This record gives sequence, structure tokens and C-alpha cells, in this order.
Amino acid sequence: MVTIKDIATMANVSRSTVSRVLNNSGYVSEEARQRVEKVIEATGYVPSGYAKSLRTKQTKVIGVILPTIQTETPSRVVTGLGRELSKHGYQILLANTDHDKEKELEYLDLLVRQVDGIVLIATNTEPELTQKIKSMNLPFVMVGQEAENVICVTYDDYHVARDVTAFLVDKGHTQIGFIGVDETDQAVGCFRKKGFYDEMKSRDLSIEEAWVQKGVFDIDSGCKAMKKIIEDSKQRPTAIFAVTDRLAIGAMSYVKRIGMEIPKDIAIAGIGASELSQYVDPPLTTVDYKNETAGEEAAKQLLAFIQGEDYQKKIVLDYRLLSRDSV
Amino acid sequence: MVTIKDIATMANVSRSTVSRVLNNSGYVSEEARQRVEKVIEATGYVPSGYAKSLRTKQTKVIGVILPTIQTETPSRVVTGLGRELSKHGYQILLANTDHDKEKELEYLDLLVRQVDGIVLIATNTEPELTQKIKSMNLPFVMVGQEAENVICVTYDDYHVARDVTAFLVDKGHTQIGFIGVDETDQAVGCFRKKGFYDEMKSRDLSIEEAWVQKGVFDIDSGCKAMKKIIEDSKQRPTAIFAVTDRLAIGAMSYVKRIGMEIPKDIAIAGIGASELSQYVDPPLTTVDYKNETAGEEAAKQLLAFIQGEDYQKKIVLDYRLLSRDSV
DNA sequence: CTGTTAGCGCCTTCAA
DNA sequence: TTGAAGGCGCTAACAG
Repeated sequence: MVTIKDIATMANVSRSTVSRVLNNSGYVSEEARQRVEKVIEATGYVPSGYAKSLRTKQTKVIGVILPTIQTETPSRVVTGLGRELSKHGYQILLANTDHDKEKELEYLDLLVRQVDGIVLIATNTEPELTQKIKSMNLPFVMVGQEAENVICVTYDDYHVARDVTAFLVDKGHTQIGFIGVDETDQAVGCFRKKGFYDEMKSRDLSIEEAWVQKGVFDIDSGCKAMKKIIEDSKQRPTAIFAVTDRLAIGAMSYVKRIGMEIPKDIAIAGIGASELSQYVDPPLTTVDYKNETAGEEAAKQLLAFIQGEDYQKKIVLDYRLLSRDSV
Repeated sequence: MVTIKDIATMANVSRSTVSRVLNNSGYVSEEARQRVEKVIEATGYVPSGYAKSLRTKQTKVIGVILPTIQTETPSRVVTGLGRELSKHGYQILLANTDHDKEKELEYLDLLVRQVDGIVLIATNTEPELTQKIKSMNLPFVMVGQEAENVICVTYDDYHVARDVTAFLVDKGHTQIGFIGVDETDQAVGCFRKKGFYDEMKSRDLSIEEAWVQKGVFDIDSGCKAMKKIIEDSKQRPTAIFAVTDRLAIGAMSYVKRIGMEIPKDIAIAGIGASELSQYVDPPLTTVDYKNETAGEEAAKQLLAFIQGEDYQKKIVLDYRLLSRDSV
């Protein structure tokens, strides 16, 4: 492996000079620079990243911890992160927890000494986690969930939920069902649910117990939740608000299977603006969350923090309701 | 930052001894080991990865270069890679080229000195690329495309295409259209097309020129390609074979829009077993490529190569035709 | 403008 | 079973 020393010898200068042209810092005569550059070109020399890191205490790597890369939300966020980070010469070290909370903690340990900062695409806000993060005082940004004392980039889940609900009500629905997720996920589980309840209440609409069901983050569980709603309700709802597109699509597939028509017999809305949502039949009314922007913002805040510049502690992103034929 | 030296001092041993317990190599008395472990526990010490790398020439990091992380194929591969790599203490450094071939080359340079090996999820096999790869002689595996003299994990695109075509023919279709992609993508562009042509020929079926169209990797272009087929054909095909699910779904959305029924008026098949494919209406006949397995295999071969064990130069994965209602 | 020097934190002989 | 010493490749004062 060719090292800075070899380059120095070959170009007839000292290692410092080579280092100077590499980082173009300090003074280097045009003549020396050219000689060095020629040798670098000829040898295809690339400096060793870890030797550099050892010296500078900077790795130019950001750790990204996420629950899965197979769904659109995290992969869009990663795309946004990557785009912004690479602009500044940073790279991404990927840590996929596969929805395993244990691994979340483990990865934190694993990453702490190899990265300049961490982005967590979060699905929960358990104190164990936030505690640990604070304890290692490493630049840190959380995406998708709010937490005290950490930089976070979130969506306005509460108002989104109110808006979607209001949208359904405005379309004439008074009996609205809800498919949510477990409340350990604060953003998706609590805030969206609260938004739904609050809006219903403000409209003086009541909610039958069986109208509210819970699923996990996949299509199949949306299907099951819908089944339960249909089977257990005294009076069937005329509209369903599902907190994710996949749940909504699961619900759609169930009601279609039992011969109901959408939106005539039942209207359905989701959240997420997944690609799927435009191609199911009928196209699903949903909310665009701009996940790539979230990734970019997260990167910006993290880099600002790392570089000691001004950063915002909390960013709440904009959203857009996409009204389509399912309502 | 606490270093190995601090631990040594606190545990009243030399740095070497600490290093020995850290890597459990060489002899360490039980007594010394316990003292060291206690101090490590107490301080929460984690060794510096880059200092270690500098010494050992191993980073325990694998670079993964991919065109995008937003579609299912690459994200599934990455999941498989991650699963296998993490078992062996390796991590993933992600390089998203955003379909930019220039960046592919750049990333190669960027990564070469920071990783122990590279996995490329390839969309082309241009000599510039393979040349460069060979020139840097770094452990390397290519996923999805074949190339000479590099380890690769591929799918059997040619036979898949023949099988799908045969399946359509067996269902009674004799006029079959084809939506492909550009042939710079050898696997998807050439092999699948060749499989289609060869099977048609072996069945003595002719193909009208307008039946064969080309798109890019998105739904919209499938839609456009389908439009062209419908508008330009003298005789409309009764079945369409699209080389990816998204193209197929685009085609579906077009034919539905003009009032044709699937599969009554026209049958459609794709490749990829995307999640979308099961929830479009009707569910799409497609081929499951087992991308996660591809990722796992790629990781296994790469690690075997790195560790000087036996590896296979070429792995061709199995597939499964999923017959659904669109045919 | 350039070279010398001194580590960064770790592992690995080598000798004890 | 342990410690001393050297060096991985690089940068950053500091002195010329």
C-alpha cells in the first residue's frame, strides 16, 4: 500500500508538504504542489481514512440507526440524509435493528467510537434509549419522534390526524372508524389517535368502541383490523382513518373482498403517500410526509451541531393532504 | 476520551495486558483479567475502531454501493447483507449513487481505503467499472449482474424470462407483447429480453414490432410503453410480459384506464414480487427473486474471500413464479 | 514556503 | 504470564 511517505519520497518533499497539498492547508509553492499532484495521480494514491481519523478525531461518518430499510418511510429518510451528508463529505454507516429494541442499544455502543454523530429513525421513545443517548454525549438527531433534550425532526402527527378526520367529516361522514398502532410509538400511536379523537369531539361526533382497532405496520394487520371493525360494530362506520397507508390498504383489501365498494359503501384514508397508495384501486387518499426533506433537515441540523453552528432543537415538518378517490 | 492506557493504569497492568483481554489473545491470569474487566465495565470503555484499524489493517466495514435505496430490490438485498454481515461483526457503509454512474466510480475511490470489501448492487456492467474494480484489488462482490473475473451473485434472468413467456403461452396466448428496459442493464435489459424472444421462437410464435417497447424503472414509463403498444400495434397483443413489476403495474393502470379488463382482454405479468404486486387489482403474476437471500449469499462469499476460505465465483439464485389473477 | 518532530490509540513481537 | 518498545499513516505545531 502506498502511503504519504512514499509520495513524499517520490515527489522529493516532506510528508508535511504532501499533507498540505492533500488538505490544501498552509503554504505550498506552486512548483512543489505540482510535483506532488503528479505523483499522486501517477500512483493513484488515496490517503488512509482511519489514520487520518486517528489524528483528527473526525471520522466523517454518521451512523444511521433504523428499524428496517424495507419500508418507504425510512428508506426515503436515508435518501435525504445521504444526499445532504455527501455534499459535506460525510458518509453513512448503516445500522439496521430489524425492529429489535435490544439491537438499538447495542448499535449505539458499537457506533459511538466510530462516527461523528448519530441519526436515529425512531419508532419509540423509551427512556432507556434516550437516556443512553444523552449519556454518550455524541451529536445526535432523532427523526420521527419527539423527545426532550435531543435535536429532533418530526412531523406534525397530531394536526395531520385532525386534518384527515376533518376531511372525512367534511365529506359528510359522521361514523368514522380508526385503525391505529401500539402507543409505544408515540408519534404514530398516540398523536395520531389523539388528533382523531379530538377532532371527532370538536365535531360532536361519537365513536363506537368497536370502530377503533389496532394493527402493526403491515398490510395484513390492516386487513384483520378492518375485519374486526366490520364484524364487531353494531353500526358500521362509513369511513375509516388508518394511521398508515399499509394499514389502509389492508383495510381496503378486506372490504373489497366482502363486496363493499370504496368509497360508496365506505371511505378510507391513510397516511404516508406510499407509492402503493396511488396504484391501488381506488387510489388512496393519504398524506405526504416529505420524508426525504426530513432526512435532509436531520443531516443539516446534525452537521450544524457538529460544526458548532446554530441549529434548531426541534423541526416540525410540513405535510400535504392528497385527496384521491378512496374518499 | 478514555483510552487503553487509562484502563491499564487503573487496573494496574500494562497496555498489552488490556489489549489481551480485549481481544482475548495470549495468556492473561484470571486475576488480571478480572481487574481489567471491572475497570472496563466501570468506565464504559470502548476501544477506538480506527486506531485498531490502523494497526490491524482491518476495518470490519463493508462498503455497499447501490443505485437507490428506494426500491424494493436493493433494499431487500441490503437487508440480507446486513443480517449476514452483522453476524460476523461487520458493518455497512452505504454509498447511494442515485443512479449516477459517475458517482459509482467516485465512491469506489472513496471507499477503497476505508473498507475491507465492497458489494456493488449493479445496474450495468460497463467495462470502465469492472476495470476499475479489478485494478484496486479489494475483495469485491457484484449482485445482480454477471461479469468476468469477479465474484457475482445473480438471478437466472434468462430462464426466468423463458418461464414467464412459456407460462403465458401455456395459458393460450400467442400474441405477446414485451416491455423491457435499456440494454446497458445486461441482466434486466438483455437476458430477460433474450429469454422472451427465444421462448417465443421455440414456440413458433411471431412478434409484431410494435409489441416490444422499452421503459425505465418506474411505473409511469410502464404506462407509456403500454400506451405505445396499444396505439401502434396492428393487432393488439393478448398478453404483456413486463420485465419489472413496476413496468407491469404501469401497464395495468393504462389498460384499465382505457377500459380493458385484466386478464379477460389482456393478461399481464411482471418480475420482482414487489409488495405492490399483491395489492394491485387484479393481483399481478410475477416472479419472486429472493433478494434477501442474494444479499446473504453475497455477504457469505465476500467474507469467505476475505478470510481466505473457499468461495464460489458465481452463484445463480433460485426463483419462484407466483401465478396470480392478472394472467 | 518547508521539514522536523511528536504523537493519535492500538496491537504485536520480543524479552523477561 | 507480563511489560517494554515500536510503529501503523497521518496531521499539526514549531522551528527554520
